[in-house]
Amino acid sequence: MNTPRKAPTMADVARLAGVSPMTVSRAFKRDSSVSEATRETILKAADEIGYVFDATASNLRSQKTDFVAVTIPSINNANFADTLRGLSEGLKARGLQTLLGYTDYDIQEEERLIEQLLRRRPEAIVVTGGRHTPRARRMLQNAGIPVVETWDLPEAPIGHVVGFSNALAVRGMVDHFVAQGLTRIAFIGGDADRDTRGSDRREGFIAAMRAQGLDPSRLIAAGAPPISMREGAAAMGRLLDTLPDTQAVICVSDLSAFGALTECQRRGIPVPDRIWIAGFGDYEIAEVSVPSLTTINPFPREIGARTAALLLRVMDGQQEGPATLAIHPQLLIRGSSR
Amino acid sequence: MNTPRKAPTMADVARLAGVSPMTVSRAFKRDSSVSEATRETILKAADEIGYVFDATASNLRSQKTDFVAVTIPSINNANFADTLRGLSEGLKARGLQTLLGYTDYDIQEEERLIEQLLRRRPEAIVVTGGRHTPRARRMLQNAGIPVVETWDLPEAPIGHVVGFSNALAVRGMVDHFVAQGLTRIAFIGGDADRDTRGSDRREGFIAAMRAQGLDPSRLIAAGAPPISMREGAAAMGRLLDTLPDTQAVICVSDLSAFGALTECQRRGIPVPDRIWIAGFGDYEIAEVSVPSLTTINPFPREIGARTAALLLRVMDGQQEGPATLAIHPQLLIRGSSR
DNA sequence: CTGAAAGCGCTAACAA
DNA sequence: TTGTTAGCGCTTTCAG
Repeated sequence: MNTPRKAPTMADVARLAGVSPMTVSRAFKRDSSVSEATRETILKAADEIGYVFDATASNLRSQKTDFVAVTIPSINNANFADTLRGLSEGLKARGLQTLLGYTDYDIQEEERLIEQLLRRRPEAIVVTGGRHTPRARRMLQNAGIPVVETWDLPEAPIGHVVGFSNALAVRGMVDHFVAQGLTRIAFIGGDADRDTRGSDRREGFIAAMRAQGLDPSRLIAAGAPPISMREGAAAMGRLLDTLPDTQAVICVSDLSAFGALTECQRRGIPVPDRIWIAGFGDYEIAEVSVPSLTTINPFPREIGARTAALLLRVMDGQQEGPATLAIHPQLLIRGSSR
Repeated sequence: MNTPRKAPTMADVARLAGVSPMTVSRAFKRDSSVSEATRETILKAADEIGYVFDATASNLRSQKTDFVAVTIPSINNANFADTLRGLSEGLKARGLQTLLGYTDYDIQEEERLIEQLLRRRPEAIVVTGGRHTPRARRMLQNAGIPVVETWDLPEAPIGHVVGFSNALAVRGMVDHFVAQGLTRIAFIGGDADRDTRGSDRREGFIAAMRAQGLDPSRLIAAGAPPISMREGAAAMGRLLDTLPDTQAVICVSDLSAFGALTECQRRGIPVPDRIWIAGFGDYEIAEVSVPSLTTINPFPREIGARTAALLLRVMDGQQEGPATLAIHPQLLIRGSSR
């Protein structure tokens, strides 16, 4: 398992192939001008001595790392995972590798992470959300590389933006429920300051209810993010105990919405006959559960894909100035609300 | 957003602080011997000119990257995400950063990925599963760094192992069902060659049924991995159509098991009264769903945590020779099977 | 505790 | 198409 002797370098390959190190270097690039015969000899020689290209040296000399740094709140979340897939898929086509870190929904942790990531000299950085510590903002601004904020529409963007308004998305759901004649609507989640997107969604709920002239005070805290199915169930229990006349509940995510649904099932409360439930995110479970869950699809995969495409344009110099790409979340009315 | 002038280097910091670059270098290490006063001056100077430590140069000169490469089949899977969390948490304590890649459950893609990752000169590599292409095996063997295979107990390990036998875990479930008096037991999933763990689980099912003298032919294909809830539901539909007298079904994962459960709910087939359902993985949904799902907990988080601990021992030279750490999956009997 | 010299392995820049 | 020279920004090594 361990190779005792030193790893071979390009110089070793060059010697064996009877060429200069520079030619070996060229042979390992895609588009370089090396004769097919020479390239083959070189690659065979490299294979023979078990040469592995050393990116650390290449990075330093060329001042290019082919890294794109990415911070997401959690790896264990299908929405962010989808964004990451869309992003890394799009970047892979250009030989760019995502350098991932997760913040645990904590902007202090995000600050530490950004500092660590920037040391690796990424060629761009993609962060989730539009709220950061002052020092994190400063580091991003001074990094000298493209910055993209996602999953939000910040008022004062640092650079590029690919996202949507969490508040407005929830307003769409409230307005739909009100149009259906409901008035006693509750919201589960988004109580913790840490949960920036969750808080935005709750604020959006409150603003929308106020705009409709309705009571926005049916708010159930569900703890710090990530809010689990279990916490959704517990929150639903509290809602049913304290405000039993509630007609509909909007949950901060599909996971908590599903938990809420199961709590109703355990208590024998029919959904949607007695109460409507809505989630957020269009996770797979929202489509599969019985009943299926009304939700909002923020197109996580597209956020990633469009971010990748934007970055490629920026790196090609085809993008003048900072771009803000607005994603339009889609309301999906399903079995849990009709 | 873009810094036009070149990024400052240690030399710039040194000049401003009135010391040599070497002293700046020492000031940026934790344990280095620099007087507190000097260190403070240096860090202030660095902050002033917006200096960011350049890991690419450090990596090359010191021949250390503080990277640990990790391959997982998919980021969008709670089990692997948990392993990754346990792993990266454990490594972070020592300043090691995980360099992540995902294989899409494809060992060809894994081969490409391993090659890319090794170019970054990680100090160890952790792969999921024990089946690899011959070239991937060779690259891992010759990499000269610790290698850990996880989520499996390979017959011929490359280096270290932290995992369990997928086949034996499923056998435990089969034996439990048989002990409860069931004989007509089916298996959903694991048909595609690509799905190494899924195939192992199916083979384990077949072997266990044979050992019990029972018919192991109730096998429902569910497509290539990852097998979704939707595919689990479709497979359950086929099972109910073709083998309606089946008494219990073991699914390759909790996600497909939940899909199967919903299909029963849509058809009005009571679970567990008419048919038992079991999954694999102890995902959150298995505990929350109604009824809750009988499953097997393979302790994904522990796999990651123990892998991290093992790697730290190896790097400290406290581990002689390759280790195999066996994880013992736990049978969880829940509402879907009683 | 601090500094000077050298070089990690590759590639930009220039030359042939 | 191929080669030569120099140097990316840090840290090892050795010296004080």
